[in-house]
Amino acid sequence: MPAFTSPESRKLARTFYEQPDVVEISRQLLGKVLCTRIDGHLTSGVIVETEAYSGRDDRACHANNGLRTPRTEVMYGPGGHAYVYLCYGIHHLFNVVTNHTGLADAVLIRAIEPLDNLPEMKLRRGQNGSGFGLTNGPGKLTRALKIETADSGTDLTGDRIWIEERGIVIPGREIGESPRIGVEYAGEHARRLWRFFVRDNPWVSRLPGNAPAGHTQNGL
DNA sequence: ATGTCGATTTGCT
DNA sequence: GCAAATCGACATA
Repeated sequence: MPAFTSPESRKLARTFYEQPDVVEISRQLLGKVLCTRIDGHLTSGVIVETEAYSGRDDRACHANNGLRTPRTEVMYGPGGHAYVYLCYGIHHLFNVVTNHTGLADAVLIRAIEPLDNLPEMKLRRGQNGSGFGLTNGPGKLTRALKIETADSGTDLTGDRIWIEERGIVIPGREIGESPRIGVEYAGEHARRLWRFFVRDNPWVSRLPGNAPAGHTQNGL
């Protein structure tokens, strides 16, 4: 029987998310497909950029050293759930909760390459959603997929937000590493190479060298 | 109660 | 290149 024939068989299972090494999961998520079915629209994209955050010994993580708030509570639950939080009061950032209950790890999805239902994603992004700007950033992709803070806690083995294996393989040599973006306040922890991206993929949010993906990028 | 800051994006000078 | 937008969390009172 061929693999990946039905949506259910392609969907990542709880065991994937319960793996103990959040950095390794961040690498493995490259090439997987993030999907939502919201308001009757299926939209999706290939994950091309991720960042690892650990609840222990990581000052960049919202749940560092056991910090519990209403916002971070979901990270202490079982892996395979969404952690969505509001950044700068405006942007909804989507994370995948990993590890077992009590261990608050998460992977931030920073960029996707659009796959299913480009028209609907463009509609949701409006005038600013042209070219690679459609989904080349953590706040942009959530808007294209219509993921919001109200979705925090959503079970990723359900049928609203999930991640699929569609057989896309990213060879190790094509995976780039860098420090995480925008966490300079975390001191030495900010220097860890916990950001992973597909090399030479134009949908990645920032080019090597930390230059913001910008106005010169045209696509589609 | 008030002030500061952020895992960002957008628009304007 | 710079600043505004705007809310949750934290520090201070």
